[in-house]
Amino acid sequence: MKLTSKGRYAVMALADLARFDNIHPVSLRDISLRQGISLDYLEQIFSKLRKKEIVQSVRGTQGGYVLNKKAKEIKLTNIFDAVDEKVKTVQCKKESKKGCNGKSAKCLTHNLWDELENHINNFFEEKSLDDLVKNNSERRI
Amino acid sequence: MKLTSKGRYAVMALADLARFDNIHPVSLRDISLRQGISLDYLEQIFSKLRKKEIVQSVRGTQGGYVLNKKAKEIKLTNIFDAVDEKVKTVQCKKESKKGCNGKSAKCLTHNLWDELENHINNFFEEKSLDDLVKNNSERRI
DNA sequence: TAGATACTTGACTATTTTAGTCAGGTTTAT
DNA sequence: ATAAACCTGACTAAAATAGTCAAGTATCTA
Ligand code: FES
Ligand code: FES
Repeated sequence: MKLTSKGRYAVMALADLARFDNIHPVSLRDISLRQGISLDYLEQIFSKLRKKEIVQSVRGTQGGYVLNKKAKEIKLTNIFDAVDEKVKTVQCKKESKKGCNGKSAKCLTHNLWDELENHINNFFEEKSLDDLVKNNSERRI
Repeated sequence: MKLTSKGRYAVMALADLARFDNIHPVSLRDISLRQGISLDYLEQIFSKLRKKEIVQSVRGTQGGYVLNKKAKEIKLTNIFDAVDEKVKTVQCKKESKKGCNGKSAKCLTHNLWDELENHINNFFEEKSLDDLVKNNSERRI
């Protein structure tokens, strides 16, 4: 089980952006250079973040993106949700009564995976962008 | 981030097997039929489980596999380790001093992903095959 | 108002990973 | 002898990921 680059990049980029919050908009070009992430890929990611109102865009020269909420209010859950990075531990459709591989009942391990999914999601619920910025306040990268 | 079928199947299959522990060896064919998992795929998986001494094989007619340890002593960690299902949240090499994308230092989010990885692995450390069997003791599938 | 910067959008593609399949074995109970 | 079941390695189709590419539009500054 691994975290995808899309999810990782979204959080990395927002952590970078958050450091300039209330100072000036941050261009994707700068994030791209500082974090070593493809500009085109960042554009895809920020398009989604904007649609979910996590960031706001400022067009034109000296433009860029700014946070649309306080860093404290942006949880990892919100970020992952925006970029469609979801935690998926089960094979079956959750709503359906059917189990893995079309079996008529949920499999022996279904509850376990449900627990796992909750366990992971709890982590994402607890962490905010603010935690990340604070945790790195001494750094300059 | 999602759990792969290989990891899910390994645990499903062992949960199935564990229910007959100390009664008789369980053939992969039976597991295949009961759990709806490809026989050939199960063979790959059990080959790894055997190499890591989680199961023992009994060849010939009426053969199959039996647990090589007590169900209580088989943690999810051991199972996942055996089938190479690893939790990977970072992009960088862990040992290296370098960060994501070849940057010279660890990125802003590196610590976060490390925490996440530990958080998930803790879950796997805590759960044993025995927990799973008990949790389903009333079922007959 | 020309030019540069930077956001916007949608389609396309290469690479990697996953989830198997397939074709041959070998061992052992009956 | 035969059938059940393990054993092994190579191969492959499909899906997901991680991008690239092309053609815009908006806004600031000189
Ligand atoms: S994971 Fe839901 S039935 Fe197997
Ligand atoms: S994840 Fe380790 S440096 Fe970015």
